[in-house]
Amino acid sequence: MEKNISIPALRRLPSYYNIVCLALDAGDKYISSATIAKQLDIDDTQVRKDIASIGYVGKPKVGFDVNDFKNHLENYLGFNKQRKAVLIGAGNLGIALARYDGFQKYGLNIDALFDNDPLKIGIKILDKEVFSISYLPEYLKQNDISIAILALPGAYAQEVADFIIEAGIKAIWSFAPTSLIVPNDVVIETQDLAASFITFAQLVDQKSNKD
Amino acid sequence: MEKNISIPALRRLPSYYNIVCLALDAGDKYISSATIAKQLDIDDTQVRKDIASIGYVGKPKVGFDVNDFKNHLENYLGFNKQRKAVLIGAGNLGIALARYDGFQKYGLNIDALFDNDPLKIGIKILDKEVFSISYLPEYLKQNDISIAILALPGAYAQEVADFIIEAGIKAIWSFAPTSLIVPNDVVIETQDLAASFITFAQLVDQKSNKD
DNA sequence: TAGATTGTTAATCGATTAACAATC
DNA sequence: TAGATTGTTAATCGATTAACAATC
Repeated sequence: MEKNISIPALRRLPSYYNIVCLALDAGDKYISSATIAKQLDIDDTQVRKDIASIGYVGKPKVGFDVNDFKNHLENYLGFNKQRKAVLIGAGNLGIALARYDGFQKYGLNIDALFDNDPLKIGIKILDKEVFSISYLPEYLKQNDISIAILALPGAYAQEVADFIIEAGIKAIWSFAPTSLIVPNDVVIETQDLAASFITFAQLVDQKSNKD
Repeated sequence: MEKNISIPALRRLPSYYNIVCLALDAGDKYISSATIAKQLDIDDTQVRKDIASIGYVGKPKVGFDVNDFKNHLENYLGFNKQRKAVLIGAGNLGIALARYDGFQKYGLNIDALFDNDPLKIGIKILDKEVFSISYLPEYLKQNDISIAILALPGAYAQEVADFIIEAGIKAIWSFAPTSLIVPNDVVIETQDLAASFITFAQLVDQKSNKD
């Protein structure tokens, strides 16, 4: 078992990937750690350490081979690994996520939506049908789903999380504006847009206080 | 000038707020640092330190006064401070964000949308009109807008960011899946959903490798 | 070759956690 | 009062940054 990369380093990898894709489009053959670091306003040593930590090596004097490094990142981050997901909550945000085609290239496939609003059950978002939440356990048994995406009001989120974990879900990507409590063997990543805004607003205020 | 709270601590404050709101709804009068820490799976010393860093004090033996602490957080985080914003990009995500009513209680008001698609210009999302991007500089002159929200494809994001900064915007909350380069006096917070998914997927894989 | 850039060890920095006295 | 919880100092831990030898 290889040792895991640190969380802060892992969160930087997608940025490296974005930059490397742009460099490739621009026709660059090599890119240096200093170039990457400058774009992200971080230290170049950190970039080299992160790259080393995922087992990629560059060429002294030249830099990192753009095409090679891009492939290495894709492989390390598992973009070719297909992951099936269900999306729970067919509200504004849920529908926007279901329609967004930018996730597919990272291996995420949203197969179906679930909601408890009778008006929504049966409609289709692109080619994805909206089912009743009560059908979810059955659906999970018949399909090889590894991820549940939660796009629900905070008030229902914990209840629904408990329900889908009971049904066998081990990975939850939650957009509900609340902290969820889950068993130890369930991975949860919370993407709380309201919390993100609050932090952002605070950074804005701090900045203007400094002047 | 008071010293700024650390970024990690600041990012935890919204979670504290969520928990305190739930405690208030549940009718609790006091809440201990240990109770908060347990829900977030963090250390209780850290909770006390964070609370101390925003200048709130509890009562030894009892804990933190739920109602008081909630008010203190609201005040510290500036929820009563109204912030006007424009949203650029009236695609799926942009429209979902414009329709979402959960931001208002934190002081965020999205006043108008901007897009360059002639088919979208003129339509209304709730009561918010979609204008042409070319009208943005004029609009900013006539309205007291402090924030721009970017919900655009990565390919246009830098170009649009440059344009709105030129027009006077000093704070950008970006949902574009790319790292943007901005001048030092502009605050930018990137909410890259694709990057978030990549990180999440990686955490899922690490977990399953550990078993 | 000389110079630029990587790879890596050591030093620093800051956040987290442990310990414990103060307090109601 | 005794016990529980805060507030705070000290210790630990891990991430970031500095320094520099190795390399093409």
